[in-house]
Amino acid sequence: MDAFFASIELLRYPQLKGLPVVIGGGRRRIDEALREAQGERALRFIPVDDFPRLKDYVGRGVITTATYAARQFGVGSAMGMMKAAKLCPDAIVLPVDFDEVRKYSRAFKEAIREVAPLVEDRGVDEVYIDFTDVPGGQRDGGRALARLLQRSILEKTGLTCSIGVAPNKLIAKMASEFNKPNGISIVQEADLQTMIWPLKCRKINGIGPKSDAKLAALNIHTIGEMAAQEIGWLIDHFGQATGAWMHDAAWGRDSRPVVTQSEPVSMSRETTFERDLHAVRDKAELGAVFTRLCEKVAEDLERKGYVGKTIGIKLRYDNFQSVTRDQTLAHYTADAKTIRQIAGLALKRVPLTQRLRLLGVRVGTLLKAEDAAALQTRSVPAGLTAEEPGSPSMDQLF
DNA sequence: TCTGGGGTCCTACATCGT
DNA sequence: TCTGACGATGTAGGACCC
Repeated sequence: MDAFFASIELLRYPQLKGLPVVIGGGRRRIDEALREAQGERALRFIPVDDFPRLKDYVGRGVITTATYAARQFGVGSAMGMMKAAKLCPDAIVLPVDFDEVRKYSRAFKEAIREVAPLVEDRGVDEVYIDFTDVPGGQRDGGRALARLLQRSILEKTGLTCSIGVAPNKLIAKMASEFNKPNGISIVQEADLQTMIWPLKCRKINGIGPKSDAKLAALNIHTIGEMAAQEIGWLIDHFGQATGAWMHDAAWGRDSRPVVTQSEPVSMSRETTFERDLHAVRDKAELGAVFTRLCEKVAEDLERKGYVGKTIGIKLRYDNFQSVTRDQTLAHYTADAKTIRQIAGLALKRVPLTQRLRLLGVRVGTLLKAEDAAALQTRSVPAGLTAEEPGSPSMDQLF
C-alpha cells in the first residue's frame, strides 16, 4: 500500500502571521477578555495590539496548539497556560472556536475525497489516504498527487497542508513532520536508515512520554537504537504486544490498512471546575453539574443516533489522581434520567472526602439506536426503572 | 503555577460458567 | 463432588492521540 498522511495548518488570521500565538485555555475566559476589549468585532479585524497576551491570562487551561513562532520559545500543545506565560509572556492568546474548526475540517476532508476517496479520519486536522489505486498517484513518487491535494485544499479552505508520502501509515505520519508548514516529504523503504533511524523514539506515533522515558532509562534514545535491539529483549521489557510492535515500528513495518469507516465505542462529557469542589460543601453545585453532564451525553447519543449500556463516571481529585467506575446495564439506553441514576450509583462507590477538580460521565458499549431497537426486549430489569422504597433519591446522591 | 476535553486501545484482574 | 483449565465478560487504570 502507498499512504499519504496529510494534516492542515489551522491558524487563519492574516494579521498574526509570523507572530507567537497560542490557541487554547478555557474558552469562556478568553472569549470574555476579547469581548471586553472588542465588543462583537470579528477576530480577523482586530488590530494585533488589541489581542490578549499570555501574561494577562488568569486561570486554568492548556494550550491546544501554537504557531511556529511561539514554539521557538518552548511553548507547545498540552502545556499549562501558566507555564507557557513564563516562557513567552507576550504571545497572543486565541480562543478555540470549535464550530469554525469543524467547518474547515469538513471542507478539508471533502477536498481530499474528491481526489482520493480512501480516506481515514484521524481527528479534525489529520487524515491518512490510501492512494494506491488513484490514477496518476505514482507519478514522481507521489509528489504530483500530493501537490494536487495541496492546491485543492488551499482553493477550498484557504488553508495550507503538510503531506507525508510513504509505503505505510506509520512512516507517512513521520514523513509529514519533516517539512512543515505546507510541505511534502517522501520517504521510501530504502530511506529507513538515513531518514528514520536518527529520529528520537518519541517521533513514533504510539510512543508517548512514559514509553520514551522507559526507553531512555534503558539507554535507547533513537529509533535506530530501538531497531538494533532483539525483539525478545523488547518483549521482556515492554510485554508481548508492545515489544513486538516496537520492533516492527523501528524497522518501518506497518500493515494497518487505511480504515475508511468506523463506529464510535463511547461518548462522554467531562468538565474541570474553575475551583476544586467539595462533595459535601459544594453539593448543590456538583449535583447540578453532574446532572448537566448526563443530559449532554444523552443529547449527544440522541443526536448521533446511538444507545449504550455501560455507564461510567470519572473524577479527578485535587491531587490530579483520577478514578473511574463503570456499571453495565442489561439493556441499552440513551435516556438522561437513566444515565443520571446509574452514574449516581457509580459515584457512590468512590470516596468523596477529597476535593474534586474534574467530573465526567461516559456511556460505552454503543450500538446504533435502530439496531438496538431490533434487539431490545420489552422487559426492563427490576430496580432500574423505579426506585426501591427507601433508596436515596437522585438529589441525595452527594 | 501545574497539567482541557473527547476519544481509542491495551493490560491486569476478578468473576462466572462450562 | 471436587478441582483445575479456559474463555467470556465486566471493571479499573493507564498510555496515548488530536
